[in-house]
Amino acid sequence: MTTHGEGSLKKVFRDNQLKATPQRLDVLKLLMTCSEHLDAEEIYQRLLKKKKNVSRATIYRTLEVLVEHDFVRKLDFGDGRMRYEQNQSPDEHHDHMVCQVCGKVIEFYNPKIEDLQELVAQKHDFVMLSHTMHIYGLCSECAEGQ
Amino acid sequence: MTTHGEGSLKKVFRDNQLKATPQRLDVLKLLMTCSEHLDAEEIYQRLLKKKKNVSRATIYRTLEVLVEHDFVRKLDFGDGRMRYEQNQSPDEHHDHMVCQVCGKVIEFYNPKIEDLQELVAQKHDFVMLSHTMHIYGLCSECAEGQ
DNA sequence: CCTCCAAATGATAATGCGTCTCAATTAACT
DNA sequence: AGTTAATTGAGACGCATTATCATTTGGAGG
Repeated sequence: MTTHGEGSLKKVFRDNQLKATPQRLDVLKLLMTCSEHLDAEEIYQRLLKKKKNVSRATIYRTLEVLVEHDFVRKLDFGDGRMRYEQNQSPDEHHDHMVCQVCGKVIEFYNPKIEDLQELVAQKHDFVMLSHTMHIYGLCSECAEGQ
Repeated sequence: MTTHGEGSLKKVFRDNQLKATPQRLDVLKLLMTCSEHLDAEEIYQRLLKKKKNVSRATIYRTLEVLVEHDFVRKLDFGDGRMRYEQNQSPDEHHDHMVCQVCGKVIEFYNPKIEDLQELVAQKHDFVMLSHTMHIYGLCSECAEGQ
């Protein structure tokens, strides 16, 4: 998933019995070449700018499909809309720190926390399928301005 | 906050320059005597059963006020509506495990995770104001049935 | 107790994200 | 190329939450 032309993007869909439509390719390509955490509306707007007219309904449907097949991760930062990021492989799982002033998102990875989460789940006989950790507060810049 | 009659509940509001209305007292009392994670509609329905007619709008407004003043914690389990629980003191902070089959919520507390979160924040010069950790998966009962 | 008024309430309209519907289109297999 | 089930677009719809605004009320000051 590090380097892909048009061909390998199509493969993503075809390997999952999904038609490789131009709309789906547009959404996937955008997410694959973007490090931000976009919401559906932002995806719609960015595609519009590139003269790629994909309806909002199709964007939502495509995102659903990509999330189902683990190409994309759906994130909820508690501000009333979902955000999406490309999904790394499981061993690259990371969590998020969200600045409540400027909205900046910092990604971090802490193996010890990951291990502890697994341990806690086991202790309760809980089968962990996914987990999220969000730290809310002020980023260094916004804290300084204060 | 362990033992309170009508009087001390009123104090909660008055200490914060808020009128101690019967509607607010009804909502607060319900949350204080409930260990579940209720959403706004459930709060509305439970009060109705007790012949306490509080409008949905007032419930939302009261919850907002209680969250602002740290009497109540607002939780987002990703199912499209917010849930509310009484807020313990910070040293009793706990996290949640949510069963995606039956919806059961298991609370847990892990001091090591708490410490690591604080460390991670410091490493990024981030001022942590709050944090949430959710583990999603199957509870022991639902995993067994599968 | 009585008056007063900012604060709070209730009813309902409005918002906003996301999903559903359905007729028209199209990817991709034969 | 022909066929067909999958996909799309446009807009209606659903649902949780917020906003509006006329009416009511808590509680401070007399």
